[in-house]
Amino acid sequence: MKDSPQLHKIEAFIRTIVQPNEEEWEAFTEIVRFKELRKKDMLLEEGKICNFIAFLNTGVIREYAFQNGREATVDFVSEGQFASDYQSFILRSPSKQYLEALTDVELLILSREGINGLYDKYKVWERFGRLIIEKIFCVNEAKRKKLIATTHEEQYRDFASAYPQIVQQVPQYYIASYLGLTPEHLSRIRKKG
Amino acid sequence: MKDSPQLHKIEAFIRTIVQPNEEEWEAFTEIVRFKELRKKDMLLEEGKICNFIAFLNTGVIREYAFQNGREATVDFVSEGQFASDYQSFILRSPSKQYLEALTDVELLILSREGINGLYDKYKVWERFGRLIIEKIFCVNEAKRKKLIATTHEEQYRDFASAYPQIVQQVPQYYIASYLGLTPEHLSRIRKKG
DNA sequence: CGATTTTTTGAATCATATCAACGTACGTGG
DNA sequence: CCACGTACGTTGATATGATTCAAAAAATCG
Repeated sequence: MKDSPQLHKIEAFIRTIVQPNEEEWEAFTEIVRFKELRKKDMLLEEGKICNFIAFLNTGVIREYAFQNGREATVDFVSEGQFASDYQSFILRSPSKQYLEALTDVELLILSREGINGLYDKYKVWERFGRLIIEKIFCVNEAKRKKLIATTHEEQYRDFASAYPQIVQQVPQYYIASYLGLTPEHLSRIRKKG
Repeated sequence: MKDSPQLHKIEAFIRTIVQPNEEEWEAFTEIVRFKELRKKDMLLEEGKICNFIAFLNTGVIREYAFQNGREATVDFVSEGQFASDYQSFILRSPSKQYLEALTDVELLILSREGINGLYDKYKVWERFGRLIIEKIFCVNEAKRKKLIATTHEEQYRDFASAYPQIVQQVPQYYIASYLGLTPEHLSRIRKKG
């Protein structure tokens, strides 16, 4: 899908991290597949092995899992971010979670074989692979430390200021579920501040 | 420090992930520095940039940070694991946390320049860099999801069964701080089960 | 507009934190 | 080797804050 306008966002993003030459870029475009989801469509379900990493052009995806029969939202992915179950993808193990479209979504699918092919053939893509996972890891680590070190109230305020689009686009009870509190309590927190 | 017995553990670990040839392995041994810490020594302090990744041969290290004047333990690192502030290391930004030896510790220091030199020169080390951060990321992601989806009690039991050596070696109030509850409450949880 | 979903409110209940006191283990100096 | 002091863990009583359940109000969708 070389030259497709659907690649604009991801190309701009990639070029902030590495500088592939023309051949290398073309090789990348060949492994990409465009896909659309309607609100409530599932991108991944529990038990399946996640064989892709998806880049969101538009929309919001929710990651959630069941623990003792209870559903917990573990992440939101929005425009310009990657959606995957990395644990399942990296370890080739059955996923323990779901990826669900909360809005209509446009995304790019990078398959595992495609990605591994690039890693083997091109030093620049292997490096990109390392740098991007390092970045994602940093974001994740920051999130984890906040969970440990701050109160629910602080977490909500941080989340709302870091991801205002998500707060607008998704029902509050999903955000409550993500923060580990009841919708009622979140409502009360919001009223205060 | 080629052929030093202090490299045995890390060599065994690395060879489960990639298979460097002799030249590649020697290049690695040249960037490693051995270091010892006494109990209560600091490996990293807030405000400094973390320019290393350390591999623990023995002992336990605690990562902690201050949030609104309160100290929170954000992680423990024990034998056979890597200790660093990856956020500071990767982004070259001042660290917001401390790394403290909870016991006497023996470790190997990999400097940023050493590591980057290996990445540039050897495809096998660039790949190792990607694979190891992928692994660490998976562990981290699993921890983060547990924080969101499970109760403190479950978290304690999971932690205690995953890291029994740590539970034995460190004071309980650090574990309470890591789990986000009071030492008194942890004591009561332990009595129950 | 009517139907459904989402958010808010209130009251009762439950869980955890806090504070204070006590018990125990450990190591150090006498 | 003992005694004392310090650090750590436990226990109990009370206070705080979050959850739960039920219901009403508000927002959204067809």
